[in-house]
Amino acid sequence: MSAGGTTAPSTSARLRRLPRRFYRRDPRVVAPELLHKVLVHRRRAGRIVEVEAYCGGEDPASHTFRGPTPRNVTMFGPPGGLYVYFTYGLHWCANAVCGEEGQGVAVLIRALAPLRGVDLMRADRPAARADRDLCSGPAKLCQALGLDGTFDGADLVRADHGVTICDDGAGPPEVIANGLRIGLSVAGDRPWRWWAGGDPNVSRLR
DNA sequence: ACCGGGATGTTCT
DNA sequence: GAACATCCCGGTG
Repeated sequence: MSAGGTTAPSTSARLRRLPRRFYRRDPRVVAPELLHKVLVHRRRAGRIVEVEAYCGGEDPASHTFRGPTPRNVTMFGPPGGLYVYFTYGLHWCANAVCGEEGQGVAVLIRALAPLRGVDLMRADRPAARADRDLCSGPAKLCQALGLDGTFDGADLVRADHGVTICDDGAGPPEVIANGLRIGLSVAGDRPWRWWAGGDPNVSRLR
């Protein structure tokens, strides 16, 4: 198989942006459906192979659990927004806002299989030894795609700043795996992580 | 391969 | 002052 492993390669089918109604649902429904869709920033793109759902007021691990703050306003905004937050003093992570406006629910994008603009990804991620290291983590993929805090609040449906999520007709993964979320000190018991089974670009186990 | 620790600074208690 | 939806590097086996 190609360097993308079990991941479906880029197709010649036209890329179609996901409509607002796709996001306007429970993040636990949206998350697995986002697998094998394509996250695009201008010339760079990757196929989504790992996601996690964050569920607002019922989820102690969600940034919105305790209500609105200056940081999380985007997550309380309309579905289809891009919520980008800063963590551990150096890293950015990106989410697709879901549900209804005011709910504060979203899907964290945790890993991509690189599809386009790999030359630019390598330039922005000198630490990556192999291509599977380019986007195999939520902060890695933001670095690889050139996403940071200036993209917080961008509308994926309108492709603000050239950022959007598309369906390229690849279809869902052959195997959709499901398990516990990663890196949490609370609510680590909720099985709200999904990934493309067998894909080498999924973030490393811990 | 696996494991441990340091980097680095915003956010909220 | 502590926590943090992480990553990288250098140690050891």
